[in-house]
Amino acid sequence: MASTPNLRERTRRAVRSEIAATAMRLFAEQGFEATTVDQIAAAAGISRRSFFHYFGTKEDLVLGDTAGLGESIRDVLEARPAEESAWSALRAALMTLRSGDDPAADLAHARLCREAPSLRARKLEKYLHWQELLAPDVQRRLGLPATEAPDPRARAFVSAALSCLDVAVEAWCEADGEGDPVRLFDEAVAALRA
Amino acid sequence: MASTPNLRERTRRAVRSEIAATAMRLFAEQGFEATTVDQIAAAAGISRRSFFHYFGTKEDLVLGDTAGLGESIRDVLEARPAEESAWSALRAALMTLRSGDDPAADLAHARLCREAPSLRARKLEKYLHWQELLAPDVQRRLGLPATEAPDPRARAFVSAALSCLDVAVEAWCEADGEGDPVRLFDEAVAALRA
DNA sequence: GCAGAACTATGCACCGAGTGCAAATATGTG
DNA sequence: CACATATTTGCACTCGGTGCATAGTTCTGC
Repeated sequence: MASTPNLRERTRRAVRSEIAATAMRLFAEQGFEATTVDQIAAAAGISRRSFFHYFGTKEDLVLGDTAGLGESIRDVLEARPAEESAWSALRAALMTLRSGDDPAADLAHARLCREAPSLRARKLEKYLHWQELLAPDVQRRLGLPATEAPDPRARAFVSAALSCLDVAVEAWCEADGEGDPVRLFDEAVAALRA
Repeated sequence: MASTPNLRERTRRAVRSEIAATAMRLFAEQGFEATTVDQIAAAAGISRRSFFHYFGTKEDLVLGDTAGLGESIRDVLEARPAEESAWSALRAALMTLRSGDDPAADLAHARLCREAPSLRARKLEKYLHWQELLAPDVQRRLGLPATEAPDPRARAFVSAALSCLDVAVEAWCEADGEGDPVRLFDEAVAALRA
């Protein structure tokens, strides 16, 4: 009668997302740093130890599945037409990130990353990981020969694009969600290339 | 007989740099993460508590006076001719960072930042701080009107330049100090603007 | 030189994040 | 039902970092 192969996996995901929701509520109330893991665990009705079975770190509550997201961006990037320019293809791939379905949540998210240094740091590390994932395809599009380790120029290219993304999100966040983040991104890119 | 006004300050600086030297030795032997603050304090002949009077965090041992360095870069940037382009002026300002007097130490430094995630994170946060410091002048050079908070485009510009710097240093580090980091930086910038 | 202010060193107790281990419990499969 | 496999939980521990109080040292004005 198992509608999906894994019931275990389903409940696990459900619990995981409920913990995250509880945590986001607490973060909104008291801030990220002022909220302890013990509080979150208590509020979610699990033990402190179990919490760490669901999330490796407190930051993971906010920056969920970064690796998976990075890979899906990479997949979109690699699916773009081979002759498309690096900027254009990368721009299209990064649009994957626009969840769109809940801008209020996105804003809360961005605000958290701004206020808590440890979150900012983790986010930047996440970008670093994406950089490694996306660099090979960009390297090809830049007309650079394929190499074992990504060419520094490709890495710089991706890193700069992620900088533009980050700056756009931050400006959008400072403006309380007013304005178009995509336009901000494009303006930032244009400023670099002028 | 006080050759300089502050004997206190002098000894303080001496102790501070000796702690840092001791720590760098331990880091080289066992790695950053495997070395505890207690070990460093013991090796430096001070108490654990005193250590934290000299360095706020373990990472500060490696990433010394980031704020001061950022301000000196900003000063150089602002001293560049007003009509110089943003890229050129920023490039010149970032050359401040070439300590040059001890490339081996620089390499050890860069290696540490590569291996220890917490150090990488801190370094990126340092860049974030520099971004805020350098953005206003860049904003002017880009022909953008002055604003209260830095324009996102100026921030993206600085952030991209720092990305290039970082990528260049990393490539230089991966090549064991062979090659010219300045050339790598210029190539990275060229790749963005092509 | 001396008295008091200001700084420094240290110990101690504490917090919060994160981990390893082992026992108990729940859940899936034959 | 019985067995294997996850999951939950508690416990003890490490490590980075902070607040506080106390003892000692240096600097300053007289």
